[in-house]
Amino acid sequence: MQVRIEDDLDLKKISASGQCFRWTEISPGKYQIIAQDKCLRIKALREKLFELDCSEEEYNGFWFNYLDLGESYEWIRRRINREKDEFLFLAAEYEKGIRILRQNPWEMLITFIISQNKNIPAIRRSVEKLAETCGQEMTNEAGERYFAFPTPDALAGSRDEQLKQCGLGYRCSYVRDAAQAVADGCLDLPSLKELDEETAMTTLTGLSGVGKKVASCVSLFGLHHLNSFPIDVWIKRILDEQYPNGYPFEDYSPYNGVYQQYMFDYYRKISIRSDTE
DNA sequence: CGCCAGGGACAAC
DNA sequence: GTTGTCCATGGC
Repeated sequence: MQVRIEDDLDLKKISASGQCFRWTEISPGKYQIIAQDKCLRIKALREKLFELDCSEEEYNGFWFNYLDLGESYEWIRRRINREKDEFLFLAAEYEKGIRILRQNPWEMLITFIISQNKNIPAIRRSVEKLAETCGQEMTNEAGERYFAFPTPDALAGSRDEQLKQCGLGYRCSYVRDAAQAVADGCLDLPSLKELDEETAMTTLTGLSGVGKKVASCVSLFGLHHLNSFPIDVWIKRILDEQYPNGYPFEDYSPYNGVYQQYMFDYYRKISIRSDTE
C-alpha cells in the first residue's frame, strides 16, 4: 500500500538513531523493520509518499502507532527558539525526520540491558542472535524468514549457553532475571505507562542490571515517556560543552526526550566527522 | 574509592 | 598485525 505522511519521517535517520536495532536497509532507501513479531518493508517513493508492504488493516492496527504518526514532530521542533538555543535549533534542523517510535516495553527492556557497554553494531548483533536463538521463526510478505523478538517465557526458560552464545557476557543474569520477573507476573511493564515517570524509573532501576541510563531509555523508547532524558557519555559531553550554565529542562518539558534524541544524533555525527578529518 | 566482568568496533600504533 | 580504548552496571 502507499501512504502520504505529512509530518517529519526520515527512515535513514531513524534507522541510525540508536533507538531501534532491528531496522536494516535492504536496498537503497528501502528498510526492513522487525518489531515484536512483525516485519515491515518501507520505502520513501518521493517526498512524503511511502510504500509499505502491509495491508491497510495492519498499517492502521500496528504500524501507524509504531511510527507514532499521531504526533506532530514538526510542532515539537517549532517550539525551539533559535535565539535562545542555537545548538538545539541546529540539531533539530539537521536531524529533522527523527521520531520517537512506540516500541514494545518488554523488547526495549531486554534490548537496553544488552546495550550497556556496547556500541550500536554490537547491540544489533546480540539482539539479532537472541531472536534467532530464542524467538519464533516467522515468514514476511516476501516469503523470507525472520525471527520474532523472544517472549518473556522463552528467555526465562532459555539455557545459559544459549544466552552466552548471543554475546551477552555478564549481562546474561540481568536478562534472565528480568525475563523471569515478567514471565512470573511480578513485573507488569505496560502498567508503567500509566504511572508517572518517576515511579516508572524507580521500578525499572529496581531491576538488576538496570541503572539510570538504561531505565531512561526504556522509559523513553518503550513507555513513550517523551520527557525522559537518557544521559550517556555523549549527552554528558553536550551538557558540559554546550550548556556550561545548565540545561533548561523546564523550558523543554514535556519533550526533553525528543530534543535529547536530536542532540544525541547530531552531536555524534559532527564528532565522528571532525574525528576523521 | 577503584577495579573488574565479556566482547565487538574502531582508532592508533 | 597488534594493542588500546570505549561503553553502563553491579559486586567486591
